[in-house]
Amino acid sequence: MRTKDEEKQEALFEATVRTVNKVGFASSSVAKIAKQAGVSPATLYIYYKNKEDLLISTYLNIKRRLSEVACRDIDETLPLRDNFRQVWFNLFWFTSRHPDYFQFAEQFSNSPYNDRINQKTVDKMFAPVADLIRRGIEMKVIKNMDVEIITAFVFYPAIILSNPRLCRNFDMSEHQIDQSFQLAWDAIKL
Amino acid sequence: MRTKDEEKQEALFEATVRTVNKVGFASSSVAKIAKQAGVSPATLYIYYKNKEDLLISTYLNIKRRLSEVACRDIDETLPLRDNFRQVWFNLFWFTSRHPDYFQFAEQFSNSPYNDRINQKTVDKMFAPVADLIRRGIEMKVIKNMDVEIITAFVFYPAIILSNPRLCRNFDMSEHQIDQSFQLAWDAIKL
Amino acid sequence: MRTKDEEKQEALFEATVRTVNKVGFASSSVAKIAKQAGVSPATLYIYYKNKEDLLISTYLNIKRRLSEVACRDIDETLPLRDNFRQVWFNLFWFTSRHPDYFQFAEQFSNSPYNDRINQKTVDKMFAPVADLIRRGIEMKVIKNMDVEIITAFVFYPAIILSNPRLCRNFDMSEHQIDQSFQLAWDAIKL
Amino acid sequence: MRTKDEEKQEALFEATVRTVNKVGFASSSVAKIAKQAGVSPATLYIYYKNKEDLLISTYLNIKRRLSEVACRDIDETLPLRDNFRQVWFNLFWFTSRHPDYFQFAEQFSNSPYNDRINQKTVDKMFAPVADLIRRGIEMKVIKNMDVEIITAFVFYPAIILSNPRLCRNFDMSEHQIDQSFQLAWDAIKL
DNA sequence: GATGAATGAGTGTTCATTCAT
DNA sequence: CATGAATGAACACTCATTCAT
Repeated sequence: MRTKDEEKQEALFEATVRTVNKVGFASSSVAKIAKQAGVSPATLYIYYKNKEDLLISTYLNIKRRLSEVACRDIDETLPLRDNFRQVWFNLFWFTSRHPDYFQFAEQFSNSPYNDRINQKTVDKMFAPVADLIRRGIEMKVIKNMDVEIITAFVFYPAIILSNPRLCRNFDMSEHQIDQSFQLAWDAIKL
Repeated sequence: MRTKDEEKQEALFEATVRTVNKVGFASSSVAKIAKQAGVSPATLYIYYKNKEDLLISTYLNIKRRLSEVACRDIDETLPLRDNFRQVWFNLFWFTSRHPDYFQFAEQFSNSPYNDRINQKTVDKMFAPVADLIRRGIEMKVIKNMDVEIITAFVFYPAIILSNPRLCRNFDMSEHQIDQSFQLAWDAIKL
Repeated sequence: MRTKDEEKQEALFEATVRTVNKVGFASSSVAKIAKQAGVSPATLYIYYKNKEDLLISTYLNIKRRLSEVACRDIDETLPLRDNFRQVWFNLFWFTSRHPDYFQFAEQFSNSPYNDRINQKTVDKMFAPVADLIRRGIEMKVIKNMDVEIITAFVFYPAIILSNPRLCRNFDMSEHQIDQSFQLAWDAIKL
Repeated sequence: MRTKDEEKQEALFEATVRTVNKVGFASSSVAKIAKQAGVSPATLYIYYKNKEDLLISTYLNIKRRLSEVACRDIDETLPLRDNFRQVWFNLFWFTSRHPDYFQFAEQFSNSPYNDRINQKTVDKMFAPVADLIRRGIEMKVIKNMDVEIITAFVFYPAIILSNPRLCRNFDMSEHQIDQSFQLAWDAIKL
């Protein structure tokens, strides 16, 4: 009954994200999540050690999906700017389409649960992006600054602009998105 | 009768921020906050209608303080870049010194409570900054883009860079901060 | 400042009855009653020792008013039946006009507070009615039964019929009321 | 999984009645009732949606038991008076033996919870008694008056006389009970 | 593997009462 | 005399988690 297992695991993942988005981190009880997933609260404890485990797993799962999408179609043979553009758009579209994922991650990373995360695990997921930045610096295409600073100016804005909670009543046109990337690039290019 | 204690109000404000930072938004109970403030939970209800009122008031209080600091020393007689620089540094230093304020605001704005605040009230606080941006666009000093986009590229990074939780193990030197503002400016300048 | 005192005392009496009727015995807090009376909770404790004292006093006050009305116009020179009729109508009209008083008394007398009442005090208030019954028995006009039994068959029904909560959707016409007294009289007359 | 315990449901019913009788409707907290039933307060919420549900269910349960006993041994082949006598004695004995049930019902029906019960449901329980009255009127054996009036003069006194709180220090002999029914019958008979 | 029953500890909130003014 | 501030205890209810089936 391997199939059933994975179905339930996925159902629990989706239920966790959905519940947190619906009622907030504070009001997301195990009972509500289990109900949303269509299983008993007791069943949840077969798949996860406890609530913390559930939340952390959900967070890492989202981060993994985000990183997979972000790094998609990086092509070292193309000009560096094109690669940055690719990652930037990947991020923008993913967070646009999954505001629930983003909102969950945001609530999680501003909670004390975040301290339980092995930061290196997350960093490894985004290694291709860090490599991209490092390469850009070496090739003197972008400014020589810390990876975290570059990230703050290039990729964070993409996430913020795609978050309807932070940028309400605000629907970006294709052209605006293009322009926005130009700002990001202007910030870091040499 | 005893008079309402200004000190207690302030103590409750500080206790709310501190508690949310210590145990997270989700685990911040009225009891914990009251204990942190050194008053009875019942006393809290003399100063605030309920928990929601406490959290919203605390959030708006932080936003107000942040906006007051941010807009400090804006001087229309100076070049526009200097004014941007001033605001940028104001924000950076304020969030550096009050990472707890920032973290509270971040958790709040990613919670469902955020839907209960009047966005216009907050926008009004930051009107001088919006004016600055509008003036820059009119004077063709910065790119003609939506205020929210400009903000995302200039001021959000300042906040992120000063947040030790997001940028851990990372202490910015004076020079790095200066350079960071340069990135912000490069992003938006024409 | 004697006038003010009595005004407040009366206000507290009315507020107690009104509050109990509005939100029920269980939810009638000192704070709500004080607010309804337009005074501070602390003020209430100047006039009454504590909540129990307030409730008991209110109950006895109602009973006193009820007994005063009930015994009004008893006239020993008239035939006994006329006197019974008088008392019966007095009760019916009083409880009709003050369903709030009745409901308060009913809630009170079915609560453990009732054990704190000195029954003799109440009995004394209704002594004229008891006398009436005793006289009727002596004169062999009504059946020779215990005062409490007579009361249960004559006066209790009057109270019940006038209680809109027990007899809902039920508005008695003058004629029905007259007929009802006839039933009461038929029950006890010899 | 464990199965829902019939015993616990009954224990909660009894505990509710007993607690209300001991400390009064107003002071009957969920915690006290649960303790009396020997379960955790949390367990109570498995069997009842909330406190209101518990109290309403308990009330309807009592009303159902009362109606079942009241209507026992009604026999249409017997003279009407015998049937009235049967119901009257049924009520008297039931409320004599279960003064706690009666007192609960009385407190409940004078509380705001009473507005939440469907009166028709209760009326249906006592339909046989209403039928009896209607038949008596048709057969011109008893006076032609509203069912509620008849009830007030016949059955309410039975309940009141059996209530030790209202008729204290008062133990009715068999003969007195018989006589009392005679009063009830005299009130309504043609 | 899967479940709903069960619970001690906790939730936000209100209580009756006292106290300083 | 009169008050609103202050509170420990209690309120109804939900929590994360375990257990028997």
